[in-house]
This record gives sequence, structure tokens and C-alpha cells, in this order.
Amino acid sequence: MATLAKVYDPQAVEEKWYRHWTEEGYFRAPLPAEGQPAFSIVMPPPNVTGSLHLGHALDNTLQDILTRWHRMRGDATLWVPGTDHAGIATQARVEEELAREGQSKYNLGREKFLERVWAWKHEYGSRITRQLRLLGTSCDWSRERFTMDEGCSRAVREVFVRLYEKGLIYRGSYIINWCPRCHTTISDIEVEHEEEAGRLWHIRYPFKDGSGGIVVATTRPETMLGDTAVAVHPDDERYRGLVGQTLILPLVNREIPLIADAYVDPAFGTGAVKITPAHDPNDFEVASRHDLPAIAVIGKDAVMTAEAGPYAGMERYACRGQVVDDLKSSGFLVQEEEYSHAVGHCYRCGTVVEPLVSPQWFVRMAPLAAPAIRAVDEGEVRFVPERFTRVYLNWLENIRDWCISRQLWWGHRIPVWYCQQCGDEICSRTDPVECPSCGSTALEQDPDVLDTWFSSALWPFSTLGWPEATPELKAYYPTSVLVTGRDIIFFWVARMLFMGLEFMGQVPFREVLIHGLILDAQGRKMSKSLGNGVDPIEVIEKYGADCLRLMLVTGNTPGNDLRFHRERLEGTRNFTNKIWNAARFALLNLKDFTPASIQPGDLTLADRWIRSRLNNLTSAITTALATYEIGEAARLLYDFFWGEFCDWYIELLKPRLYGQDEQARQAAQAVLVEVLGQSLQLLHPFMPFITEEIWQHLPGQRGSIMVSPWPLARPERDDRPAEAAMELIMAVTRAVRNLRREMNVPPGREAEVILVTAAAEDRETLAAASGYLAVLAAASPVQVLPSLSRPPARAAAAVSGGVQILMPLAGLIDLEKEGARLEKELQRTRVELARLEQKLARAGFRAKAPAAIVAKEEAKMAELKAEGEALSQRLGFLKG
RNA sequence: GGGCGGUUAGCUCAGCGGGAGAGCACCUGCCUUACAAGCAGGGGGUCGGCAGUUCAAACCUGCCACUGCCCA
Repeated sequence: MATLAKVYDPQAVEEKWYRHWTEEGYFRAPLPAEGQPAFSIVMPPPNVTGSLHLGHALDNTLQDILTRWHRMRGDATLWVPGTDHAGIATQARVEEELAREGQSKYNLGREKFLERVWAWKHEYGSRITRQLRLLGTSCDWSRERFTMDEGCSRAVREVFVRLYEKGLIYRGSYIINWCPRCHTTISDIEVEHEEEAGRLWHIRYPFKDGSGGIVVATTRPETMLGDTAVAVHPDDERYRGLVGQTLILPLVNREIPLIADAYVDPAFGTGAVKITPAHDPNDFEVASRHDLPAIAVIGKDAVMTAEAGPYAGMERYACRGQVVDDLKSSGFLVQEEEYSHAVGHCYRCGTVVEPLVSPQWFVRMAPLAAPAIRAVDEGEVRFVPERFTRVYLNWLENIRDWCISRQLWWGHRIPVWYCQQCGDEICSRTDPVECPSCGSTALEQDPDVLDTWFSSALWPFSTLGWPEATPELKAYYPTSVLVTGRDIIFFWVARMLFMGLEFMGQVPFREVLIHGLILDAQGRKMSKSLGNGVDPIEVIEKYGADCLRLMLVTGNTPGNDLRFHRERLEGTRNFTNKIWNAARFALLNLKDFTPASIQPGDLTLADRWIRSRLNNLTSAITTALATYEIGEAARLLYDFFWGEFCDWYIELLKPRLYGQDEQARQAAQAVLVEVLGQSLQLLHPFMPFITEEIWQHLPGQRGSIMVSPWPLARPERDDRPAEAAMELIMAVTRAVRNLRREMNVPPGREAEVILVTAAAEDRETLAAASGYLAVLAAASPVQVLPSLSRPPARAAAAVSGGVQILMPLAGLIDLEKEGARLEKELQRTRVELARLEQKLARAGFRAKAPAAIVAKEEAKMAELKAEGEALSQRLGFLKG
């Protein structure tokens, strides 16, 4: 048995164990045996060419904790890893690279460009999965998937075709969000709205007959060039009788009608709004109701089109300035005011999105959303924390059709061909060679690709082999839990749900554990532009993966954001070191240990106590993990290991380990091995590396801790009497330590202690524990008495746990100071006593409070009374 | 405008009906043969405000304030 180094060095062990686990095949998921419970998770796939950030680290730590726990419990456990092709992001990076070479995707051509992206993917595609390994993730790498691999691509194709055949996918010209910089559509949820300071321009549109006119207000005057109507609310008295009249659009002199539509908010501005069907989603809908034409005046580069007449060729904002100037000079501008409004930006590049009408592919959402709503409503899927249920439902209840086509090259190409001969549209599982209608071979595939989230939505079943009916699919679908950030409930969670229900007939997961975002120390989101990101790999190199994992998980509650403070890493680093040193202590004292079963007769009070505490802990951790209270579980482990095992139990073990009594020594060793070993098992899901390293050094252990059976709480181990006795001993110990400190007794010097209590049982406990008090508080000799006929005058006194503690200190007592100190203590008990008396005297308390509570309060009061009496007695004695 | 969080010790956060907690920071004393990344002791809080429910409220309800996020 090797001696451990004084300070834990994660670098030295982490790689070794990860390799060992991999080589042994522990991560590999078996198919469940008959009657064996199955547990499965699919990893939210990170961007294949991205790198690990703290959000991934948190997400995967949580998944790993659950996975390792279930594996130890003996479940057939599958955690599927994988990556996402991340259409826009990846394509943009390759385009940037090309730009640096003075090239563009256009002069390369589609095929060559895709070769470049694949090359890029192969170069960077394994970086993030390497990084995940450094974190310790125990996923089944033999089943690693990629959203554009053969299987996933086949699933995408199958889903598209089936939805198409069902009429749930359609192509049509609708208003979509266009990013003029990325040159693609983006879906509604990919638009980020930001409140911005802008202006509101009030413009008068005169009636055709030259009389007066209607004043409309707009934040985008340049779009007026594409106006095809002005709308008012049908019930608006101000415009009664005017609806149906014709207006003249200033600057372009087009005749447009005044229409009535309930969409208009009569309270806003003048109650009249200009309608630009081609450049505003709401106007587009109004137009479709009223059969108005759409005139596109802004093009895909955000430059004015030929339809904009004299403004053609101007950039949209330049045009805005010109339009305003022209309106001003021609007298149509009525008013201009400062105005704050929400402006849509591309989630990826931040460019202001341009709503445009364009032919695109859509998924009809209503029929898909309904079952997804029902599944959650009926509890087939449970969100943790529960409040995210509403977020999910609200979104699906107001869902609009999903625009799935993207004007990109990197992604799953839309499996639709157009016959150049007869114009037929062919959607097919296999690439068609000729038109089924006219037989022509002049077929052209739709140039667009699918939204990346389309393939991600299939992830829970595409990764398990769908559309084949694989054994994996049968065994592991639905997955047990999905662990993800609250920022992608719409993007991903909801879409997996409706796709899972549509194609598998079952929800894709039973539970959804939502965690918050990792923020910087100031509470800001971490972002590239702010430069406030923290690289988890750097943290792992400096502190170790166990530290990072524990830090991310402690003091965090499901769904809440977490601020990243470097100092907190030091805290978990110190805990790691504490574990390490407790293990060192154990190993130094186990050199001659021969494993033997523990004989109940050899157990001391401390043994019974720590085993009882560990038993309680085991059940608490198991419950906490089952209810996803992972931060709470980590806290309990920390408190037990440091606050009970190290601070008290190990101290009490020392005399037995160092002593001459061989039998006592062997019993102590046996309990030490048992308690340390079981603690390590409970810690293992949280801190896999250090626990494995120590486990391997422990005597009598075989195999890896990660496949050791999860400890079970055993009712017969609960030992309330031992816990009560230890609580008394600890209270007295603390009181003695406090007296020593207050009296400036040097730490090394033994001090005589007299303990007085009328309770015979407590006297017995304390008398038997004199050895403990000597070890813990250098109290020696210790006398335990029922009462004191001749109290020593020169002594410091305290009362704790119903026990009066006297420490005779001949030369060290200043009677005056001691009197003042006791007076302060007495005052404290009086305040507390008064509070209790009031509570017990309160009308209804005895009648309505549970009996156990009443009894507890009464016991407390009795104890406080006794303490107060003892203190006043002591005070009286000092004075007298 | 609608919805959801947060507001607890100097800082970061747990707790969420019956004794206000942890880590860090701070003060004091200790290099006690597992650990100074440590040990022991200590100070510090009208649990955002107001009202209500209850025998009992940091915890439940309502309103308000500040703050963050999501949706429109």
C-alpha cells in the first residue's frame, strides 16, 4: 500500500482513471437483463466545432452524477453522447476562414464548400468531446452520434417525408425573418428582441380628393414605400364613415384604401396604422385578411429594391433618412418624437432582422403541438422545477408554424425535387432519378437545408437507431430524464416532445431537469463579446475536474442561475484536499489491517454514532438524488465528511489506533475502512476521480468504485441513543473549549473539569466519555457529579445541554470578569426563556399545535430554566 | 403590456410553516505526528416593505418597491 502525497494532485490521477474506465468498458451500456430497470439520458449535443464552456460543464456534470448514480444502483444505464452540426454557426466560421484566404463559398461552389466544412468538422470535431472526457463524463462513447451522420440523416429524411405526406410540411410564400448578414431565414425564436431608443414619425396620408387625410405613426418610415393600405379599428368613432375611402401614399403617389381591422389598437397614436404587408408580420396577416397586395421594397441585402422607385439601391437606413427629409420638405411629416421600441436582432450575429416575404418550408404546428401540450398537461412529462411547465405550455399554446428552411449549404438538404419539365414537386426517401408524373430526368433539388433544430428534435430516437426498430430503442426509449438549460426549452425540449410523440407515439423523456445559466461574478451572461467567459479546461488543469464539478453543483438549486466566483473553487479544492488527507490518515493507520467483520461488542459509542450518521446520510443522499436536489446532496456530503467524520470521528479514533489494545485497534480500523469506503461511494457520482484513486488504495476493495453497488440505508443502523449521547458529549466539549479559550488556557495544557447534572443517564454517558473529553478538549481529570456541595470558588463556569461545567483555574480567574461573563450568559438564557414562555402561554398553542411540538418546547423550557438556575446559583456563589 | 424568478450575515448563496444556516471575508489563539488548502474559539442578520391567513410566518396569500430573465 503506497503512502499518499501530502497534497492531492488531480493531474496525476484523472487521466489514468478515465483511461482505465474506458478500457474496462464501464461506460458501455448493456441491454437490460430481464427485470432490470433501465436508465437512459441523451446528451444535449454541443456544437461539433465548438469548445466546452461552463454551461456545458454544468449540464454534463449533472448528467454524469445521475448516470453514475444509476449505474451504481445496478440499473442498465445508457448515456448517449454526441454533437450537433450547428448549421449557421459552423458555416459562418468556415466562411470567415475562406474570407481570410480571399475566397468565398460562391467561387468555391456548393460541393467544394461542403468538403471544406467537413474538413473543418474533422479537424475540430473531436475537441469538445475530448474536453468532455476531461470532465469525467461517463457516457457511452461507443454510441457517439453526430446530427449529420448516416443514421441521423436517415431519420431526418424519414421524418421529413412522413410529415410531408401527412400534409404537415408545406411550402409557401409567407413573411419570415431574414438576416441580411447571414443571408438566411431564421425562425421566430431565433430573433432576439431588444428595447432600443428610436423615433416615432407621424405622417399624414391625404385623401384622394385632396381633403385632410389620416395621420399614421411609424418607427420605420422607409417601409411606407411598400404600404398598400391604412387600417383603423372597426369600432373607432373617429374614423366612422371614412373606412373605404382612398388615400394617396405620399412620395410615391400610390392610391391605397383605408380599411378596418380589429388588429389595430385604437389607443396607440392616432389609432391609424400604415400597412406594409411585405415588411411586417402583423401587416402581412392583415393584408391576407383583406386581400391586399404585398410590395417588397427592401431586398435581401437590406437595400431598397426597384419597387422603391427613386430610392432604389439605397441602404435601408440611408433610405429612412432620405424618406424623412422628403416627407419634411413636402409637408407630410406631422411630428417626430423620441420613442423606445423593441427591435429584432439575429441571435447569431446581432444584425437587425428584416421581415421579408419569401417562399419557404414550414411545419404545420397546430396538429403537432396539441399532443405535446396534452402530454405535459397530463403529467406524462414532468418539469423540474415545476414552474417551467407554464413556460413550455404558454409557448406551445401560442405556437406559429415553424419555418424550417435555411438558405445555407451546411445541413440536411431538403429532400424535395422540382421537375424542370412539368413543374412537379417530388418529396422522396431516396433521391429520385426521374419525374413520376412526366418521366423527365430534369430534376432539381431544393437548394435549401433544414433548420439545425429539426435534426436535434429527433435526437432521443434517431440516436437509438430509429427508424429501425432496434433493441436499444425498445430498451431505452423513452429516456429517463433530459437535463438542459432553461434557455432552450423552446428550441429543443418542446420540439423533441412533439416529434417524439408523432413518430414514437411516446414522450421522449419522462422528466426534464432544467438548470440555470452560469453568469460571471457580476451576474452578467458570459459572452465572447464581453470577454468574460471562463474556460473550464483551464479550471480543470488548475484545480481538477472534481473541484469544478463540485463547485458547479453546490449551492445551486434547479432552474436558478449561478454566478461564477473563483474563490468558490478554492473552497471545493480545500474539500478535495480534506478528503485526500482523511484518506492519508486512514491509510497510515491501516498498514497492518486485515479485513474482518465488525463485532457489535467491539463498537464504541463513537462507532455507533458515525455509523448511524452515515446511515442517515445514505438515505438522505439517495432521496435527494431521486428528487434532483443535487446541490442539497452535495451539501450534505460536505457537511458529513468534514463536519462529522473528520472533525469528530477521526479525532476520537486516534487513541484507539495509536493505543496498545489490539482488539480495539482492529475494530477501529474496520469501522474506519467501512465509513470511509461508504463515504467515497456516496461521493463518487460527484467527484469520480479522487474517490476512485482513494478507493483503489483501500484494503479489501476489489474493482472500480464506479461499478461498486450503491450503499443502501439500513434501518437497524439507526442508533438514536448513540446520536443523543454524542450530541451531549459534543455540546459539553464545545462548552469546555469555549471556557478554555475565554480563560486563555494554553491549548496544550490539560484542565480539570467538573460536570454536574441531575440526570443519571447523562452522568453515565459523560462518565463513560471522559476519554473523549480528554482527546477533544484536553479535559483531565473529569469528574461527573449529581450535585456539588462545595463548589470551587476559583473556577470558570458554563452550562450546556443541561450540564453545568466547572473548570477550576486557581490562578487564572478574575472574579469580576467571570461574574460579568456569567451575567451575560444568564441574560441570554433569560431572553430565550421569555420567548418560550410567551409561546407556551399563547392562547391556542397547547390546544392546536401538534403534541410533539408542545412537548419539545416544554423540554426546551425546562432545560433553559435549569441552565438559568445553575447560572444564577453560580453567580450568587461568586458574589457571596 | 403579459409571464416567471430574485431580494436572508460585508460577499456568494442554501433553507421555504414550529430553535436564523453554510462557504468566503473578518477578529483571537494554535505549525496538536491526516490536512496551515489546516485546527479551535468568536463577532456579525427588524430573512426588501406593508397588510392578511395561522396557536405559530424568512417560509403560505395579497399589494408595493427594487432587480433580473422570458414572451409580445
